[in-house]
Amino acid sequence: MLLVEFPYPSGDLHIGHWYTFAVSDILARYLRMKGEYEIMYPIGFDAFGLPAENAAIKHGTTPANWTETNVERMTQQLKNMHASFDWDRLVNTSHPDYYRWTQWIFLKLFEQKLAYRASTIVNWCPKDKTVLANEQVTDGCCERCDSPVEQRELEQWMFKTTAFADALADDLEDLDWTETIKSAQRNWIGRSTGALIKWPLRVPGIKDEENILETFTTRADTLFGATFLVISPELGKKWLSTGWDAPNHVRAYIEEALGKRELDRLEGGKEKTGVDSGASAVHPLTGETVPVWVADYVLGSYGTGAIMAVPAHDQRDYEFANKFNIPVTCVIDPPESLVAQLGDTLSDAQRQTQNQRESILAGKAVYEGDGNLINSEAFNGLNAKDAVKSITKALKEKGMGRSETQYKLRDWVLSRQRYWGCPIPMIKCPSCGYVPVSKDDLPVKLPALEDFKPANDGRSPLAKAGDWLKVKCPTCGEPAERETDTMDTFVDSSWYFLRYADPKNAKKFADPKHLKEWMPVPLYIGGPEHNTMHLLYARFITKALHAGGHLSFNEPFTTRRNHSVILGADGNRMSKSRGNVVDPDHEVKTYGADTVRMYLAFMGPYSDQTMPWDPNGITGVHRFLKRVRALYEKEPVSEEDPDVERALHAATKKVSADIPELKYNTAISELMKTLNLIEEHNSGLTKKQRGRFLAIVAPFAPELSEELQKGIHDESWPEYDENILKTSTVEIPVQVNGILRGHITLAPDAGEAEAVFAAKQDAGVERYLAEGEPRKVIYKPGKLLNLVV
RNA sequence: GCCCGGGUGACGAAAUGGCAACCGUAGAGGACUCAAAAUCCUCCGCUCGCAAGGGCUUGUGGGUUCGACUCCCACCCCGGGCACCA
Repeated sequence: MLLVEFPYPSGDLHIGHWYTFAVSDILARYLRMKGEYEIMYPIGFDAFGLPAENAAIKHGTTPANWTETNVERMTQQLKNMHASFDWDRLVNTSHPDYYRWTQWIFLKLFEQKLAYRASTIVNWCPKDKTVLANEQVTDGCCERCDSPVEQRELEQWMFKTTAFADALADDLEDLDWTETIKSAQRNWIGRSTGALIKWPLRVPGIKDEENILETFTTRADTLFGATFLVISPELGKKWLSTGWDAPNHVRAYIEEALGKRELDRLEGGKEKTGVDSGASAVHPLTGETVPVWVADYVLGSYGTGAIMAVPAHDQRDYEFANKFNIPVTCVIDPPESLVAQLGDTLSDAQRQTQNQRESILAGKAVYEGDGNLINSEAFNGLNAKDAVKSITKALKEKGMGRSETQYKLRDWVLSRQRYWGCPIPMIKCPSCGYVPVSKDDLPVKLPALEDFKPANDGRSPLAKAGDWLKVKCPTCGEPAERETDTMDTFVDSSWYFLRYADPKNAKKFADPKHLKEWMPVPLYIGGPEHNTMHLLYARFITKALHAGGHLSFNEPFTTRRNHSVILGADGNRMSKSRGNVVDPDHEVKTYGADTVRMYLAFMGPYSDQTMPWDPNGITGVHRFLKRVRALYEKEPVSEEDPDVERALHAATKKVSADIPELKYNTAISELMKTLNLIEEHNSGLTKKQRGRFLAIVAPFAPELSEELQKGIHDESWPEYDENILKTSTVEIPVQVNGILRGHITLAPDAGEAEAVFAAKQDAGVERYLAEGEPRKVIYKPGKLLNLVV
């Protein structure tokens, strides 16, 4: 199976669609001609989603109509680009046949306690009037509309992605994905190992007994340098709700900090703010009293929402301590390598290093590196790495701490307060709470609505669907209401590839027999924008279904390649506002579909690049295809030219090797080189040679090749013969001391003596050998000769 | 700040330890044409030279090697991801 990311039916194909679908079609056609195994090249539409609603409002139609029209239009466009998709496997996420299984998966995850409802602080987009997942927020703004998001405390449906945090990180190891994607996912999961440390608290208004504050740290070795603690405003609010009698200015600070949007909190960035809370804590090992501060540089959503601050060994704590005159205690002695080792011959740089070390020891500079412990009682002299273990162990023995792992990954908030999505199959009963819809009652169909606009009250438009809304509770039979939120469209797209294996099955999302046949996906091609969204979600859903016993594999995509990104001619990302968008229809009208596809493939490597569109460059490919036609229209000859024959075998070999590696650019270069050679020889091609040449051109230019030779795509891929590639003599470079001085021509398997003799005959080389015999001879038969004198 | 990727002609690029710049674009000159387009031929990394030929060149500096765009170390720059994540 060759999988490419299915499109959102936005209406028009842009050049990016061409790049994804037409260029990967080269591989599909090659594999089919090769015929080693059956190949599936499926397509579908990611047809639910918010843009359809906005467009429908604008065009005075319904999201369903708008989407269906676009699906038809895009289907025609995809067919026009000669992409050889398996249309009978077409999948559309907005069809009930499909989304009943999206709902079924939701219910399975609910059974597994991987789908749950909870109240948390979520991202709210004020423009789109819906919550967003963490992955859909970039730099504090909505991924889709770029409005700054707000933080709201709301009850939402969530998927427990964190249940697989370790698996999602660890299983990356065995995947054939590029390092860029793996690294992006690792960063996103953000696993760090450290220690949880307990601090007995004294908080005015709250009883001391059992009042313990926990902090997470990766630097337990610096525990003796913890001169204060900091809690997040979020934790401060929680304390207030449990009776903390805090001074008014502290309450005010907490209020203000919590009122800020994430974006503004980030902008405040550099300059630290905070207040002394008036509370204090007891150091778990020294028994000393340390003050507790409240500051918004500590996040409520990570770790325990509180930290131990070690200003001597953490930049942020140092800035804070410096601003508020909190003592700084150095507990890591910077190692000797930081200090001059030459005694009285100190250079300026070394003197500076010496001073730097003195500053660190005096608590006048931050040092985040390695070293041995000082000012740490029994742990003095230990190396920092060992001290992490020793101190964690000591804490554990005292019952004051333990090892702990933390993640940046948050659970996936999947409910959306929008209309055009898959309904969440749950029922809210006043007495039974949330009850799942029976699987026999799936699908819960999305009702047609007159007014599907998002509401301002944070409720989904489905709350207005009167009859649809009212149901009986499946448990007690009393009147109840359906869940009115719909699912994030990323839920729809996180399992669509499974459906391709068995797209029409009405009894299962896919039969295990077919899943076994096609899954996991051996090659998945798509865009880099999905590194931490779709790819992470699809992995989660696969792992969840695997854990539930519904799949035999736990990773969906064995190999993943991100296709390159085509930039506008000005080198910027294409956008309507920049006016640098390339219109594929216009290019097709001028040059034809084959030229557009082949030029895209020729521009550069297919993976992990950004390349500007060169409006002139396309003529090169256009000329090539015209010459192919001219060649084919010439009368075939009866006699094979041996040089041409060799070139055809060489090209077949090169193209066969390059296509599976997605190196279309070098494959096309080889085809051009071959045609140049054929024309130079002017000896013509035999009928058979012509067919073989056209066959290796066919995946790149399906329209032309079919026109020149009907049924060419059903032909089998030409073989090549290594024996024909061999030549009786080769020209190899001769180097003297590694510098190119001439060339010699000899048999590919000629011996060293013969090669040296030939080199001496060559006048260009001879004069460098005036001194006599070379001191050393490096000879790689058929490759090069290097004489060292 | 941390992590990942990258830096080669005017441009897209090729070469992953063995002739740097294949293939294509742009450019220059020429043929055909009343002219343009299309097509064809020649030149085309920089530099010295009439030429033969020489010198230099893969971000910078060092190293390993007979030989480095390719491997190692340090630094600079560009793109991307994460980001007061403790």
